[in-house]
Amino acid sequence: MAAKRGEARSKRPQRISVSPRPVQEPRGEPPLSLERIVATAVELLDAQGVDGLTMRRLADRLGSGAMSLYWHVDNKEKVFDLALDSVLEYRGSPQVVEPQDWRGEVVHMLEDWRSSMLRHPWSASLLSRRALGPNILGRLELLSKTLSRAGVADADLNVAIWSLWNHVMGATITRGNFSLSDDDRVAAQQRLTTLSERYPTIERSRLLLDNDWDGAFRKGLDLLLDGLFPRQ
Amino acid sequence: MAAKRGEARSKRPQRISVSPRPVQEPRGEPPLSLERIVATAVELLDAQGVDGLTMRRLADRLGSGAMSLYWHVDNKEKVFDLALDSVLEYRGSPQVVEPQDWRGEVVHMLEDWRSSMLRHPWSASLLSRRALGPNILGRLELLSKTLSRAGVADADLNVAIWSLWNHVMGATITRGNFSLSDDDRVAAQQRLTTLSERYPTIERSRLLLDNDWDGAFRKGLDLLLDGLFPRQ
DNA sequence: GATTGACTCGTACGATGTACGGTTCAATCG
DNA sequence: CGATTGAACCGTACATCGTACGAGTCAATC
Repeated sequence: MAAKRGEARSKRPQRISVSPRPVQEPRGEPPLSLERIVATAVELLDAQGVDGLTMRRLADRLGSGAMSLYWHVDNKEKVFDLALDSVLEYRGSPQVVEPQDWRGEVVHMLEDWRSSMLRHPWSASLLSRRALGPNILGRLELLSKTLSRAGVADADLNVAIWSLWNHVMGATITRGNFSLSDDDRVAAQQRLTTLSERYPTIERSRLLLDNDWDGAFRKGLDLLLDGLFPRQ
Repeated sequence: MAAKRGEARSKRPQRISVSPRPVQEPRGEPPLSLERIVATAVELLDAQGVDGLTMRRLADRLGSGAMSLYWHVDNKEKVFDLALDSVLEYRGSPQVVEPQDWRGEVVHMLEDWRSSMLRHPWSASLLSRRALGPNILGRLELLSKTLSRAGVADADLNVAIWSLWNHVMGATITRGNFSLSDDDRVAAQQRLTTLSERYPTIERSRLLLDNDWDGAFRKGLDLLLDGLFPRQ
């Protein structure tokens, strides 16, 4: 397991940026940079979704030619990786939390993780296909460390982490996948009534119409954490 | 929430298949049919992955022209939907299980679900992006019914189902995403050692190298089920 | 014999990722 | 100072993709 693909270095050596005068800019566009490319890619993904991100469109937004991007980035997949990881940065929990409150720390980080992904609906399904970037690894490291300090035995640590990971990923992917637009909502409604004879139980429980995603996430999370620490 | 996209009818009206003589076949290929198209799409996906499925390649394998597919199928997305759902069929648990063994039933279905997806590594990440087909809905219905009969209150039912769903989806996506080829494994190894200073805890627990996916899945599942039924 | 409709396919179009070979300009060096 | 270098950028070109369109081919029917 672990991340895919090697670490083929991009052609761009190091970001030095000493020259105050950019090379060429017909209208006051700032020069290209990895940071600008990634930030704009996130904008584009937010606006148009995964299929909406094309190298040409990205370049247009940046006021540059399509091929200029390839100076800064190896290929389109790298753009995805960078955009994804940039969205998953974690600044840590506020200092309000006491150092002993491991449970608050875990819950805070996981809910922040989830809400970060929900703010960028393309991110969850991307994360399931791409390599693990530094920010995700950082979150896993923090999670690991916190649980370990809280007393989870090393033998149980991986199971605990993966179960929590699964919960976050599954919940976010599902949530992001369903109920995107109002049109979908209408279509779902009439489709459900059409199928109500074939799936009576999930119709009755209104499984697909239940809107309390946040509550379900939190309850499931508590369920897992309770299971990890029977006495608390 | 619920499935996306309307139900635009394909041009093909009903499968009648009375003519014993096919229209045209230079070499003994059987005639096109939705079933053959879907089965071949699954083969192609298994062999080449999601990006490996193109309409032209699919047609080649079927010994037909690319555009002939569009008589049977609206567009490529439908091919994905059909291939995905065909892989998720559930024939039910063997009758060995006693009717009262709800827990065995649930575990059996979920493990079958997971192993079906692992047999077709493209399926998990696809399921997270596509609509819910009849076979997935059937599984959810079965799950819902079983849990309800086992005594889960209606108020807790959706949380229970989504938590189990998250577990299956998260675990399968993660598993399918990591450690695909031996090359990746090697790359992961050296990458991990490179990063061992930055992520000491997950390095120590060998989180990304732990290979006991089946055990982790089963343990996490037990954890959830125990949480659902404190006394058992 | 004419008509219909199920089914197939070749051609064509617009879009995509990106290889390749320029061009431009700032910094460096003789 | 002029020549050289290398970072940054971009236009063109190509292979490949999904699929619109219209024309073909048969079997069954009228």
